[in-house]
Amino acid sequence: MSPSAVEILENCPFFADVNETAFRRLFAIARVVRFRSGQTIFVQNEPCPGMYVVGTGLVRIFKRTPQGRERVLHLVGPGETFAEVAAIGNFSCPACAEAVSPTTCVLLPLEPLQKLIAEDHELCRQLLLSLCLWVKRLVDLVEDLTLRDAAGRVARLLLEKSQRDHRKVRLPTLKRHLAAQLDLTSETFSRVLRRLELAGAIKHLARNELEIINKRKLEELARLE
Amino acid sequence: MSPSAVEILENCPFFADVNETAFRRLFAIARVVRFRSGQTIFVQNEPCPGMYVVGTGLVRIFKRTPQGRERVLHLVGPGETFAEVAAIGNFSCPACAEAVSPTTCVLLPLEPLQKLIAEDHELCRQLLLSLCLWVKRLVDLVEDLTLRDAAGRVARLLLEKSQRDHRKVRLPTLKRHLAAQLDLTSETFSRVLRRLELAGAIKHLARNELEIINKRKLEELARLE
DNA sequence: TCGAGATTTTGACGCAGATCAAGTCCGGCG
DNA sequence: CGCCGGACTTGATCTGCGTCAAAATCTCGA
Repeated sequence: MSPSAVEILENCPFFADVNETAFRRLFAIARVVRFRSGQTIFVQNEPCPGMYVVGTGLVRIFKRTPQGRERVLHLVGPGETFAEVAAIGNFSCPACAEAVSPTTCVLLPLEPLQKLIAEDHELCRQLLLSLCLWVKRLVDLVEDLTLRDAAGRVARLLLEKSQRDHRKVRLPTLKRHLAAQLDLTSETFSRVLRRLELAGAIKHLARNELEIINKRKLEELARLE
Repeated sequence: MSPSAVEILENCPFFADVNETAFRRLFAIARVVRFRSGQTIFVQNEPCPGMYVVGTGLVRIFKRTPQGRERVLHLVGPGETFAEVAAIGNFSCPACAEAVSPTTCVLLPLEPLQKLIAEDHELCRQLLLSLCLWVKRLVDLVEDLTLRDAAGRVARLLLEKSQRDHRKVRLPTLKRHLAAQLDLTSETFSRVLRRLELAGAIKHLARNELEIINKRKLEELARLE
């Protein structure tokens, strides 16, 4: 049973603080859209249909080269948003989006959304704040990609994914895609995990699940050399 | 003779569209600050003093590791801004800033700026739009760093810097810093330039000036492999 | 104009991680 | 239940770029 537009919007921290009126107006323009696992949501350079809010499932945002190499910029889960930048700035999709699992989103179409932003100061402020977070995240990504080595990047990923429950980590998607997010090949990703296991830092539990044995050691590796 | 606060703010495309009142209020909180060549403006992790608008000169925004490696995120010239993200999002400086040449800026201090944003819808929208550009630029940077090789990155830099006048390119700062921006060492940067020259794509004119002979070839190299 | 210090260039060499090539594991479907 | 195809692992080899070292060149102040 997939959630309604209201539920999705309410679950988005991003709109948590907008006032009643603004929320109703948002709701009025919202459309629920669904995607099968693996389905393409949009591809880079095509006009952006609007801003998406994820209700359930997982979406992968990535760049693709003519030759087929891919770089994952972001994995977007429930309560998070994507394509805000293109929607607000009114440029075409800078990247591709694809559902990693069966996914339900709210789509806030371009024109009415821009109109809303032009009219509602509160909404505008919210968006401004969350864009700041986006920028911060991207700066961290650049830092990660250029200042850390492979082991450091993997360690950082594991620590980030484990923040919820203490020790167990569920890898949310294919290792191949996680590797692409870290600018690694899946071979290297695999080898690094193996090394971490031999070093006693982690332990494989199941297919996409592992346990952090020695958090200290991971933090050491992630500590910018 | 360095420019006044009004001149600096007027020259910033970013505030070009804000209305008279908002502009006056901005001006009211603006402080002119000056930096010597090489002077540190702020360092990462310290509280952010506010948002800066460059009037004259050039500022280098970069991350530094404990071990002293540096990654240049951005070079900020006249009419451009920096630290907007930290100022608006109210977090500490995510990176270091340093004047590359003698520089005059306007500083819009944190609290009054935030107050202004909370009160002025138009200003808020402007900031939102320019943050979108920031995000776009960062996404391009990530793409550049991970999808292109050294020659491709250098080619892209040259093409970008040459957009004004057709063929001649002036390198705005030390090659060392440009190299750091591309995640290269200065040695590699130098070698790539040499190769491009041997291949007849460019020609050295003077210290920090070169000419693009074969634009086609550069575009080929930058064409994402 | 000269000279010290910084920047850049050039060369030799090493290594992290990519690429290529077999496997191995697993999940789904006939 | 057994087969098939995609995901993952593992090993061998290759290579782009970093590191170290030294020479060449520039800049700027005395």
